[in-house]
Amino acid sequence: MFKSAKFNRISENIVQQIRQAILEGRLKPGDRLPAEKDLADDFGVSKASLREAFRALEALGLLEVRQGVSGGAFVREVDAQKARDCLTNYLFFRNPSISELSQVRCIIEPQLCEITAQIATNEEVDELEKNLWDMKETLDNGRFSHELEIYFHQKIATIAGNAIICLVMDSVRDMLVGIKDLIHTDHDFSVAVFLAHKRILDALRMRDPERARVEMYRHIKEVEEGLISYFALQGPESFKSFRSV
Amino acid sequence: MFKSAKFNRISENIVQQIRQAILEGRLKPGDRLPAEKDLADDFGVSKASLREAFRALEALGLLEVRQGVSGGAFVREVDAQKARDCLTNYLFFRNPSISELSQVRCIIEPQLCEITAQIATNEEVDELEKNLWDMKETLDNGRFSHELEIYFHQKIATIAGNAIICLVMDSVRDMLVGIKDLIHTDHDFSVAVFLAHKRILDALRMRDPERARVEMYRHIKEVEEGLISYFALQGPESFKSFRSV
DNA sequence: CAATAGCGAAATATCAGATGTTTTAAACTT
DNA sequence: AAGTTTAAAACATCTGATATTTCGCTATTG
Repeated sequence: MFKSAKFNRISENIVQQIRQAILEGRLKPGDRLPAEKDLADDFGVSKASLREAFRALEALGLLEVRQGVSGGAFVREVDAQKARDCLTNYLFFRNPSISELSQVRCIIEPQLCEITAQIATNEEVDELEKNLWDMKETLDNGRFSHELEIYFHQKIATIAGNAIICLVMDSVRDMLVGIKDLIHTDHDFSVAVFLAHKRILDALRMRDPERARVEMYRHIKEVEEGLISYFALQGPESFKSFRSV
Repeated sequence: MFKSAKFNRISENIVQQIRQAILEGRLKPGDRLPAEKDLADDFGVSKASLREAFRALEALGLLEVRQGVSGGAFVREVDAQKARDCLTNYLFFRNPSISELSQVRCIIEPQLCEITAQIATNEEVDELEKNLWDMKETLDNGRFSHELEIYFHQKIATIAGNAIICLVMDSVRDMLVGIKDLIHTDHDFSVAVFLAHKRILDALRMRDPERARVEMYRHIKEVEEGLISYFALQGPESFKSFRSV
C-alpha cells in the first residue's frame, strides 16, 4: 500500500533514479551525464550529495567518472570483474568450507567437461595439451604452478561457452586458491593432479563426453580429499589465517 | 613490478584501506568505526572525501552508516541479497538468451535434484508435495502461479544445501522471470509444467537420484523449448521490452 | 503512577563556495 | 613539422556553517 520510505538519504535517492534510468534503457552504456554542477541543479541538491551518489554508482560498476576537459560521468556496463569481486566479497563472509566449495565444483565442472568434449575444436584441445606439457616441465623441475592448474580448468569452462558459469567458477576458484596458498602440497599430490589432467585431456581428445565427465568428477574429489587431509594434518589453526588472504 | 597507480582518488584509497582491513580481519562485522570527524583526521582528509568512501562501501554492502546519537559507520557482512543484486546487474547487461539461461539450469539443477533425492527428509518431500497440490488447485481454477513454480525449484535447491549454488540459481531465476512476465503461456504449457513437477516429485519420494536427475533435465529442456517457441510466435520485438523489466 | 511530550546532546546529512588538479586541444614557438 | 605552452572545462578536495535524526532523560499531565 505504501512505497518504501527507506531512502531518505539524498544520495541513495539519486542512485535509485539513475539505476532505474539505466535498467529502463533511458540511459545506455557510453552515455554521458550532464556536468556535476548542472546535474546537481537538476536534482535540486548540492554537489556533495550528487558526488556521493556517483561514488556509490561507481562502486556498483554502473558509472565511471573521469576528470579533465572531456571528462564527466559515463554510464558503464557492469563487467564480469565487478560481479566476481562482489561474489568473492560475499563468499568471504560465508567462509565456505573446502567441502562446500568442492561440492560446487562437483555439481558444475563435470557437466562442463562433458559439454567441452562435445564441442571443443582441435585447436582448443591443443591448447589444453600445451598446458599439460608446461605442467609436466615444472613438475620435472620439482615445482608446481597453481596458475597452470587453474588455467586448465578455466580453459575447459571457457570452451563450454557459458559466461555465467565461468563467472561463478572464477569466484569459487578465487576462494580455493586462498585456501591452497596456505597449504604445502607435496610432490605426490602434484603428480596426482598432473595425471588426472592427463586422463581428462585424453577423454577430451577422444571426444568421449561420458569419460570426460567421470574423470573430471574423480579429479575434483581427489583434490578435495587431499586438501582436507592436509588441513587435518596442519591443524585447524591454519583456518584462522585463511580469512586473512 | 609496479603497483597499480589507478587510485589517485582519495575516496577510492580509503575504500581500499577499509576493505583490506575487513578482509584481513582487523575489522569485523558489527565493529563501529570512529566518528566521521575523527576518522577524517586519522586519514588526513576532509569529511566530504571520507563520506564518498562511505557511500561506496555501503554500495558494496560492507558498511552501514546510521544517523543519530548512537549512529556511526558499522562494518557489515555482505548479504546474499547484495551479491544477488550485483549478479543481476551484470546479467542485465549481458542480456543472456533463453538458451544461455536454460543451459545454466541444465548444468546445475539436475545435479541438485540428484543430491536432493539422496538427502531429503520426509518432511521436506511433504512440503514439495503441498506445493504440487497448490499448483494443481490454481490450475483447476484455470490460472497459473509463477511463484509456486519458482518455489518448487528453489526448495529443491535449498534442500541440496549449497548456499553458493542457491545464490546463482536465484539470480538466473530473476532473469527468467523477467522473460516469462512478457510471455503469455497457455494452459497446456502450465499443465506440462505441473506434470513434470509431479514426475520429479515421484522420483524424489522414491529416493531415486538417477530418475530425479533425468526428470529435472527433461523438465528444463521442455520449458526452454516452450519459451523459445512462444518468443518466436510473439516476434522478437518483445525482446526489446525485456530490458525494461 | 504511567504514558507521553519535550529537550538536549551526539552523530550524521546537506549545503555553499573557494581552491586545487587533470585533461584536452588549440595556440604558439622553434 | 614537431614539440611546447597555455587556457579552459570538468572533476577533486577542503572548509565551515547549518539541518536533521536518534535516543536518553526529564518534566508534564491524565
